[in-house]
Amino acid sequence: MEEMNIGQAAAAGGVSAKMIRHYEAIGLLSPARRTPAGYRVYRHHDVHNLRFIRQARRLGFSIEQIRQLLGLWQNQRRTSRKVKELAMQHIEALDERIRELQKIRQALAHLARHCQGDERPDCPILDGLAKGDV
Amino acid sequence: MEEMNIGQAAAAGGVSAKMIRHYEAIGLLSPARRTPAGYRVYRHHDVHNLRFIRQARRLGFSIEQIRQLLGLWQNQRRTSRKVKELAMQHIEALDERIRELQKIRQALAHLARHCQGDERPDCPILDGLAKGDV
DNA sequence: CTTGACCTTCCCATCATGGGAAGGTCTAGA
DNA sequence: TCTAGACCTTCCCATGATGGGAAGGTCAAG
Repeated sequence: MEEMNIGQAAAAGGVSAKMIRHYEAIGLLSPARRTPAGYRVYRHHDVHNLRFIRQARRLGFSIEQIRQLLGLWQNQRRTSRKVKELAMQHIEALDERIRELQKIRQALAHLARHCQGDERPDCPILDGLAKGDV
Repeated sequence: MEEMNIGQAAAAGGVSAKMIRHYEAIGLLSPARRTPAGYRVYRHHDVHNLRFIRQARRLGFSIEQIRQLLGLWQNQRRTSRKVKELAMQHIEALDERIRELQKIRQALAHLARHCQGDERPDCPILDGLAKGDV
Protein backbone atom coordinates (compact mmCIF):
# COMPACT_ATOMS: atom_id res chain seq x y z
CA MET A 1 0.00 0.00 0.00
CA GLU A 2 2.50 2.58 -1.15
CA GLU A 3 -0.13 4.96 -2.47
CA MET A 4 -3.33 5.66 -0.61
CA ASN A 5 -6.59 7.49 -0.85
CA ILE A 6 -7.50 9.91 1.85
CA GLY A 7 -9.53 7.33 3.75
CA GLN A 8 -6.61 4.96 4.13
CA ALA A 9 -4.27 7.76 5.06
CA ALA A 10 -6.76 8.95 7.66
CA ALA A 11 -7.05 5.49 9.18
CA ALA A 12 -3.28 5.03 9.18
CA GLY A 13 -2.63 8.48 10.60
CA GLY A 14 -5.32 8.37 13.23
CA VAL A 15 -7.17 11.45 12.07
CA SER A 16 -10.38 11.89 10.09
CA ALA A 17 -10.42 12.45 6.34
CA LYS A 18 -12.35 15.59 7.10
CA MET A 19 -9.48 16.94 9.15
CA ILE A 20 -6.88 16.05 6.55
CA ARG A 21 -8.72 18.22 4.03
CA HIS A 22 -8.98 20.93 6.65
CA TYR A 23 -5.27 20.80 7.45
CA GLU A 24 -4.55 21.11 3.76
CA ALA A 25 -6.97 24.02 3.41
CA ILE A 26 -5.29 26.00 6.18
CA GLY A 27 -1.84 25.26 4.88
CA LEU A 28 -0.72 22.97 7.66
CA LEU A 29 -0.15 20.26 5.08
CA SER A 30 1.01 20.95 1.56
CA PRO A 31 -1.61 20.17 -1.08
CA ALA A 32 -1.72 16.48 -1.87
CA ARG A 33 -0.98 15.20 -5.32
CA ARG A 34 -4.14 14.27 -7.22
CA THR A 35 -5.17 11.43 -9.49
CA PRO A 36 -6.60 12.43 -12.87
CA ALA A 37 -10.03 12.05 -11.26
CA GLY A 38 -9.14 14.53 -8.56
CA TYR A 39 -8.63 12.07 -5.71
CA ARG A 40 -5.93 13.04 -3.24
CA VAL A 41 -3.01 10.62 -3.14
CA TYR A 42 -0.92 9.97 -0.03
CA ARG A 43 2.22 8.05 0.74
CA HIS A 44 3.88 6.71 3.81
CA HIS A 45 5.67 9.99 4.37
CA ASP A 46 2.37 11.82 4.66
CA VAL A 47 1.05 9.37 7.20
CA HIS A 48 4.10 10.18 9.27
CA ASN A 49 3.09 13.83 9.23
CA LEU A 50 -0.46 13.00 10.18
CA ARG A 51 0.69 11.01 13.17
CA PHE A 52 2.89 13.89 14.25
CA ILE A 53 -0.04 16.26 14.07
CA ARG A 54 -2.32 13.90 15.91
CA GLN A 55 0.18 13.43 18.69
CA ALA A 56 0.76 17.17 19.01
CA ARG A 57 -2.99 17.80 19.15
CA ARG A 58 -3.29 15.18 21.86
CA LEU A 59 -0.71 17.07 23.84
CA GLY A 60 -2.87 20.14 23.50
CA PHE A 61 -0.78 22.14 21.06
CA SER A 62 -2.79 24.56 18.92
CA ILE A 63 -2.71 24.40 15.16
CA GLU A 64 -0.41 27.40 15.05
CA GLN A 65 2.00 25.79 17.47
CA ILE A 66 1.88 22.61 15.43
CA ARG A 67 2.67 24.64 12.35
CA GLN A 68 5.86 25.75 14.07
CA LEU A 69 6.66 22.29 15.37
CA LEU A 70 6.22 20.77 11.94
CA GLY A 71 8.51 23.44 10.55
CA LEU A 72 11.17 22.59 13.08
CA TRP A 73 10.70 18.89 12.60
CA GLN A 74 11.31 19.19 8.89
CA ASN A 75 14.19 21.60 9.30
CA GLN A 76 17.50 19.78 9.60
CA ARG A 77 19.18 22.94 10.89
CA ARG A 78 16.77 23.44 13.77
CA THR A 79 18.04 23.76 17.32
CA SER A 80 16.55 21.70 20.10
CA ARG A 81 16.58 24.93 22.08
CA LYS A 82 13.80 26.32 19.92
CA VAL A 83 11.73 23.18 20.25
CA LYS A 84 12.15 23.04 23.98
CA GLU A 85 11.16 26.68 24.18
CA LEU A 86 7.86 25.96 22.50
CA ALA A 87 7.27 22.98 24.73
CA MET A 88 8.04 24.93 27.88
CA GLN A 89 5.70 27.71 26.82
CA HIS A 90 2.97 25.18 26.38
CA ILE A 91 3.67 23.63 29.77
CA GLU A 92 3.39 27.11 31.27
CA ALA A 93 0.01 27.57 29.62
CA LEU A 94 -1.13 24.17 30.87
CA ASP A 95 -0.05 25.03 34.40
CA GLU A 96 -1.92 28.28 34.17
CA ARG A 97 -5.07 26.58 32.99
CA ILE A 98 -4.80 23.90 35.67
CA ARG A 99 -4.42 26.54 38.35
CA GLU A 100 -7.49 28.37 37.06
CA LEU A 101 -9.58 25.23 37.07
CA GLN A 102 -8.40 24.34 40.55
CA LYS A 103 -9.34 27.77 41.80
CA ILE A 104 -12.81 27.39 40.31
CA ARG A 105 -13.11 23.92 41.73
CA GLN A 106 -12.16 25.21 45.15
CA ALA A 107 -14.72 27.98 45.08
CA LEU A 108 -17.46 25.64 43.97
CA ALA A 109 -16.54 22.95 46.47
CA HIS A 110 -16.60 25.57 49.19
CA LEU A 111 -20.16 26.52 48.31
CA ALA A 112 -21.25 22.91 47.97
CA ARG A 113 -19.75 21.97 51.31
CA HIS A 114 -22.18 24.28 53.03
CA CYS A 115 -25.19 23.08 51.11
CA GLN A 116 -27.34 20.54 52.91
CA GLY A 117 -28.54 18.93 49.72
CA ASP A 118 -31.89 18.05 51.23
CA GLU A 119 -35.54 18.75 50.49
CA ARG A 120 -35.48 22.37 51.61
CA PRO A 121 -34.98 25.24 49.16
CA ASP A 122 -32.30 27.11 51.15
CA CYS A 123 -29.06 26.78 49.25
CA PRO A 124 -25.72 28.46 49.81
CA ILE A 125 -24.72 27.58 46.26
CA LEU A 126 -27.49 29.69 44.76
CA ASP A 127 -26.84 32.38 47.34
CA GLY A 128 -23.18 32.41 46.40
CA LEU A 129 -24.00 32.74 42.72
CA ALA A 130 -26.53 35.47 43.44
CA LYS A 131 -24.19 37.54 45.51
CA GLY A 132 -21.94 37.81 42.51
CA ASP A 133 -19.50 40.04 44.31
CA VAL A 134 -15.84 39.35 43.71
CA MET B 1 -31.67 54.70 38.27
CA GLU B 2 -34.70 52.48 38.42
CA GLU B 3 -34.92 51.98 34.64
CA MET B 4 -31.87 51.43 32.52
CA ASN B 5 -30.76 51.00 28.96
CA ILE B 6 -28.80 47.93 28.03
CA GLY B 7 -25.47 49.70 28.46
CA GLN B 8 -26.13 50.59 32.08
CA ALA B 9 -27.50 47.15 32.82
CA ALA B 10 -24.42 45.62 31.26
CA ALA B 11 -22.08 47.76 33.35
CA ALA B 12 -24.05 47.04 36.51
CA GLY B 13 -24.27 43.34 35.82
CA GLY B 14 -20.69 42.90 34.75
CA VAL B 15 -21.43 41.49 31.32
CA SER B 16 -21.31 43.05 27.86
CA ALA B 17 -24.37 44.48 26.15
CA LYS B 18 -23.58 42.10 23.36
CA MET B 19 -23.94 39.14 25.67
CA ILE B 20 -27.20 40.39 27.17
CA ARG B 21 -28.73 40.42 23.70
CA HIS B 22 -27.30 36.99 23.11
CA TYR B 23 -28.72 35.60 26.36
CA GLU B 24 -32.08 36.98 25.39
CA ALA B 25 -31.82 35.49 21.90
CA ILE B 26 -31.16 32.00 23.23
CA GLY B 27 -33.90 32.26 25.81
CA LEU B 28 -31.69 32.40 28.88
CA LEU B 29 -33.28 35.73 29.74
CA SER B 30 -36.87 36.58 28.97
CA PRO B 31 -37.26 39.31 26.34
CA ALA B 32 -36.77 42.75 27.82
CA ARG B 33 -39.53 45.31 27.76
CA ARG B 34 -38.98 47.93 25.06
CA THR B 35 -39.40 51.68 24.85
CA PRO B 36 -41.52 52.97 21.97
CA ALA B 37 -38.26 53.46 20.09
CA GLY B 38 -37.31 49.83 20.54
CA TYR B 39 -34.69 50.28 23.25
CA ARG B 40 -34.52 47.47 25.79
CA VAL B 41 -35.42 48.53 29.33
CA TYR B 42 -33.95 46.91 32.43
CA ARG B 43 -34.58 47.18 36.13
CA HIS B 44 -32.72 46.25 39.25
CA HIS B 45 -34.20 42.78 39.19
CA ASP B 46 -32.64 42.12 35.79
CA VAL B 47 -29.23 43.23 36.95
CA HIS B 48 -29.55 40.65 39.69
CA ASN B 49 -30.05 37.98 37.05
CA LEU B 50 -27.09 39.21 35.06
CA ARG B 51 -24.83 39.01 38.07
CA PHE B 52 -26.02 35.49 38.73
CA ILE B 53 -25.19 34.50 35.18
CA ARG B 54 -21.82 36.17 35.28
CA GLN B 55 -20.90 34.44 38.49
CA ALA B 56 -22.02 31.06 37.19
CA ARG B 57 -19.99 31.57 34.00
CA ARG B 58 -16.98 32.44 36.11
CA LEU B 59 -17.39 29.15 37.87
CA GLY B 60 -17.32 27.45 34.52
CA PHE B 61 -20.96 26.43 34.23
CA SER B 62 -22.19 26.09 30.67
CA ILE B 63 -25.14 28.10 29.42
CA GLU B 64 -27.34 25.01 29.63
CA GLN B 65 -26.34 24.42 33.22
CA ILE B 66 -26.99 28.06 33.99
CA ARG B 67 -30.40 27.71 32.44
CA GLN B 68 -31.16 25.02 35.00
CA LEU B 69 -29.60 26.96 37.86
CA LEU B 70 -31.62 30.05 37.01
CA GLY B 71 -34.72 27.90 36.93
CA LEU B 72 -33.98 26.55 40.38
CA TRP B 73 -33.06 29.96 41.69
CA GLN B 74 -36.39 31.37 40.64
CA ASN B 75 -38.35 28.36 41.82
CA GLN B 76 -39.44 28.72 45.44
CA ARG B 77 -40.24 25.01 45.60
CA ARG B 78 -36.76 23.87 44.57
CA THR B 79 -34.80 21.47 46.71
CA SER B 80 -31.21 22.21 47.60
CA ARG B 81 -30.60 18.56 46.74
CA LYS B 82 -31.15 19.33 43.09
CA VAL B 83 -28.86 22.33 43.18
CA LYS B 84 -26.12 20.45 44.94
CA GLU B 85 -26.45 17.67 42.40
CA LEU B 86 -25.73 20.08 39.56
CA ALA B 87 -22.80 21.56 41.44
CA MET B 88 -21.31 18.16 42.20
CA GLN B 89 -21.65 17.11 38.59
CA HIS B 90 -19.75 20.19 37.57
CA ILE B 91 -17.05 19.54 40.15
CA GLU B 92 -16.73 16.05 38.73
CA ALA B 93 -16.28 17.48 35.26
CA LEU B 94 -13.70 19.93 36.52
CA ASP B 95 -11.77 17.14 38.22
CA GLU B 96 -11.86 15.14 35.04
CA ARG B 97 -10.56 18.04 33.00
CA ILE B 98 -7.85 18.80 35.53
CA ARG B 99 -6.71 15.18 35.48
CA GLU B 100 -6.56 15.25 31.68
CA LEU B 101 -4.50 18.40 31.64
CA GLN B 102 -2.17 17.04 34.29
CA LYS B 103 -1.67 13.89 32.27
CA ILE B 104 -0.81 15.94 29.21
CA ARG B 105 1.46 18.16 31.24
CA GLN B 106 3.23 15.11 32.59
CA ALA B 107 3.79 13.61 29.18
CA LEU B 108 5.12 16.86 27.80
CA ALA B 109 7.35 17.53 30.78
CA HIS B 110 8.74 14.05 30.43
CA LEU B 111 9.74 14.72 26.84
CA ALA B 112 11.12 18.15 27.67
CA ARG B 113 13.16 16.81 30.55
CA HIS B 114 15.18 14.72 28.13
CA CYS B 115 15.69 17.53 25.66
CA GLN B 116 19.03 19.29 25.90
CA GLY B 117 17.66 22.57 24.60
CA ASP B 118 20.95 23.46 22.97
CA GLU B 119 22.19 24.28 19.48
CA ARG B 120 21.97 20.76 18.14
CA PRO B 121 18.98 19.49 16.21
CA ASP B 122 18.49 16.23 18.11
CA CYS B 123 15.32 16.55 20.09
CA PRO B 124 13.42 13.94 22.08
CA ILE B 125 10.35 16.16 21.99
CA LEU B 126 10.09 15.99 18.22
CA ASP B 127 10.97 12.30 18.35
CA GLY B 128 8.18 11.74 20.84
CA LEU B 129 5.67 13.55 18.67
CA ALA B 130 6.84 11.68 15.59
CA LYS B 131 6.55 8.26 17.18
CA GLY B 132 2.88 8.94 17.66
CA ASP B 133 2.28 5.52 19.13
CA VAL B 134 0.00 5.33 22.14
C1' DC C 1 -30.38 72.11 14.92
C1' DT C 2 -26.18 69.60 15.43
C1' DT C 3 -23.02 66.49 17.61
C1' DG C 4 -21.82 62.52 19.78
C1' DA C 5 -23.08 58.85 22.60
C1' DC C 6 -26.11 55.64 22.74
C1' DC C 7 -29.28 52.00 20.78
C1' DT C 8 -31.09 48.58 17.03
C1' DT C 9 -30.42 44.39 13.80
C1' DC C 10 -27.53 41.68 10.93
C1' DC C 11 -23.45 39.43 9.37
C1' DC C 12 -18.90 37.59 10.15
C1' DA C 13 -14.89 35.59 12.87
C1' DT C 14 -12.87 32.81 16.32
C1' DC C 15 -11.04 27.21 17.13
C1' DA C 16 -11.14 22.44 15.88
C1' DT C 17 -14.28 19.46 14.53
C1' DG C 18 -18.28 16.97 12.57
C1' DG C 19 -22.70 16.43 9.69
C1' DG C 20 -24.63 16.15 5.51
C1' DA C 21 -26.02 17.19 0.62
C1' DA C 22 -25.12 16.76 -4.28
C1' DG C 23 -22.54 14.72 -7.42
C1' DG C 24 -18.39 12.15 -9.50
C1' DT C 25 -15.28 7.67 -9.42
C1' DC C 26 -13.84 3.15 -8.74
C1' DT C 27 -14.19 -1.86 -8.02
C1' DA C 28 -16.08 -6.36 -7.31
C1' DG C 29 -19.40 -9.46 -8.55
C1' DA C 30 -23.48 -11.18 -11.63
C1' DT D 1 -20.85 -5.17 -19.63
C1' DC D 2 -23.69 -3.44 -16.21
C1' DT D 3 -24.64 -2.24 -11.49
C1' DA D 4 -24.41 -1.69 -6.42
C1' DG D 5 -22.15 0.34 -3.01
C1' DA D 6 -18.12 2.16 -1.11
C1' DC D 7 -15.35 5.49 -1.94
C1' DC D 8 -14.07 10.36 -3.28
C1' DT D 9 -14.95 15.59 -4.37
C1' DT D 10 -16.62 20.47 -2.96
C1' DC D 11 -19.67 23.35 -0.46
C1' DC D 12 -22.46 24.89 3.29
C1' DC D 13 -23.83 24.72 8.09
C1' DA D 14 -23.33 23.80 13.19
C1' DT D 15 -21.06 23.71 17.57
C1' DG D 16 -20.13 27.50 22.35
C1' DA D 17 -19.31 31.82 24.06
C1' DT D 18 -17.73 35.80 22.66
C1' DG D 19 -16.30 39.96 20.07
C1' DG D 20 -15.95 43.14 15.87
C1' DG D 21 -18.11 46.03 12.94
C1' DA D 22 -21.46 48.05 9.50
C1' DA D 23 -25.68 50.56 8.57
C1' DG D 24 -29.02 53.04 10.47
C1' DG D 25 -32.29 54.91 14.24
C1' DT D 26 -32.70 57.67 18.93
C1' DC D 27 -31.73 60.78 22.44
C1' DA D 28 -29.80 64.55 25.31
C1' DA D 29 -26.89 68.44 25.90
C1' DG D 30 -25.12 72.45 23.99
